[in-house]
Amino acid sequence: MTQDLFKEKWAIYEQHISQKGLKSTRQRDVIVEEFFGEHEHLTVEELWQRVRKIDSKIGYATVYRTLKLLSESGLAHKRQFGEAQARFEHATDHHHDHLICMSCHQIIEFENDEIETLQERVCKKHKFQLVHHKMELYGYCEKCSAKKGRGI
Amino acid sequence: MTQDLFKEKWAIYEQHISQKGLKSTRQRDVIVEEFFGEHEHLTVEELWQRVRKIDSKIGYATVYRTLKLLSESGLAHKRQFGEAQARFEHATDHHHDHLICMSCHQIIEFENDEIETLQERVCKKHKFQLVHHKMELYGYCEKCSAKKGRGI
DNA sequence: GTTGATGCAAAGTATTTGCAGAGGG
DNA sequence: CCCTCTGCAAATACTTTGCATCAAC
Repeated sequence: MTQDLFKEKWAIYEQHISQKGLKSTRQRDVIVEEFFGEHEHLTVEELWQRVRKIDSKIGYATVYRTLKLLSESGLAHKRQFGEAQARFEHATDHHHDHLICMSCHQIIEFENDEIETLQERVCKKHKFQLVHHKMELYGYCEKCSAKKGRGI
Repeated sequence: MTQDLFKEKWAIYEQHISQKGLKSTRQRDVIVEEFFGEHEHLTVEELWQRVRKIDSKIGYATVYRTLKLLSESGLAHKRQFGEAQARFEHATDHHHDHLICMSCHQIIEFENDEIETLQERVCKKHKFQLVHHKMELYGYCEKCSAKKGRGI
């Protein structure tokens, strides 16, 4: 993520904090910075492992609470990709869907307007009022396909 | 479901049972019959409530174990529709996706080949080997839309 | 100094499992 | 009879919450 985008997100986060009369704390700053700094889809566990390296005293519950806060301020989205644990992704201004590698758990984001149009058509046909949707394609990414092909 | 389809599914279930050297029991028969008999997407809790009315001694764990059995024999599919509890649907010979009413939890199944084709194209573009996918459209069904419109 | 935040441990959910006794084949 | 199944309760996995203490503002 660019420095500008980082600052913009940080500003939204601080605005949300002050708007709600909440406090900025050392722990929150570490967690939010680490979350923004990575362009990945982290689980709570993974994020906790990372922040612990910066401040080993940060508790599991604080990571949960901070991610909830980020979700509420619209900066993070909770996702369930068929695993037991939820993953959190950075909010983006554009809607996107996901390719999920069943081997290395890499997540690739993609957009496809044609599919979106067809989805709307399906809803119309069923007189269904669409609010949001979820499309997840599960399989093997290029790297993992190759590994499997070589019998690894 | 038609009587023929019911018998066909029952036959697959019995075949799976005997193939694996498993036993047919009173409890399993009640659970499987109740599951096949409803064309819904039930949670374990909901199915348990139904079978309890037939045999109040049937335990929660047995329902879980029987649904696992049905999943293994390919007669049921476990689904997570954004709720905490999983729902189980009848296996069908055709792939389909879902419209999920956020108000009444009704689930409408639909098929759309055009979308499937586009999905494959997305995967090709990312050199991704597709295994399966999940597309869920969340919103309000015709009935619930109308209710909301009238302010109910 | 208030009031919200933290860390811990305990509680909460959904699901799975160990085990002793029951019951199919 | 043997071996699987059942019901119960305990265990598990992830997440949330209560509470005493701590730290922002």
